[in-house]
Amino acid sequence: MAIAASFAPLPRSFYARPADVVAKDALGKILVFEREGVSLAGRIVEVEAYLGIRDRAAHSFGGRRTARNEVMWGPPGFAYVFFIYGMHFHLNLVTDAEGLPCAVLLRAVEPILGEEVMRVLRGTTSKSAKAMLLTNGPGKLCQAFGISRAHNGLDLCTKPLYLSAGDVPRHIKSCARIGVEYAGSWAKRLLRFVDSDSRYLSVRPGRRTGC
DNA sequence: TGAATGATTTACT
DNA sequence: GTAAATCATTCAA
Repeated sequence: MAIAASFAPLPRSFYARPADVVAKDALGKILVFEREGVSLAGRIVEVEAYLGIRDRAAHSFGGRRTARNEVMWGPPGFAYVFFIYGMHFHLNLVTDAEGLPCAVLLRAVEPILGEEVMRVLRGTTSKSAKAMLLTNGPGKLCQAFGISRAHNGLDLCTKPLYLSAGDVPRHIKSCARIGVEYAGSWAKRLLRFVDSDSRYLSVRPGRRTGC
């Protein structure tokens, strides 16, 4: 198994590109979170891109700048964490240039390090005891890593939370984003990217996603 | 000051 | 396959 010391944060230049480019490039990268001496890591296998003020599905649509999405307007390479549905957190990577509120939503990872810790943080029930179910969803991923609103605005180019280089997936598929049917034509844009070889995806290939 | 809603997950019929 | 849980944020008044 890989050791934590071999992980190193990606440079800010990785994030300083359009969200759809960063999203596709983020597949196969390693999400690392070092908390209280324990390292958690997972390989990114599913992401979605949100393209700023033109994107009806994005929080920053129409140029709305609020206390919640303030981080999206800042420089790239920072974490945008928000709370939704009264019970879930979502983790995003702020991308592109400062002033352009674009982001990449992390939807699923494959556990690499600290699976036991993730299991505890998730409070596994008998039905979610399988490793596969630990991090295959945006809300689950945050719970498994112990990420909450306290981590909103963290610099992803330094510890404790960052992305590290990883292998490139052999097969990348793009399809429609999840849960944004209200966004009109934007809901049909292929801004969701998955490693189609992974079994850790949040939504299985089917009619709803067009995969 | 109050009401509506959402980048979801889970359990149950 | 359908519905409930649950609350910060946002918008209207």
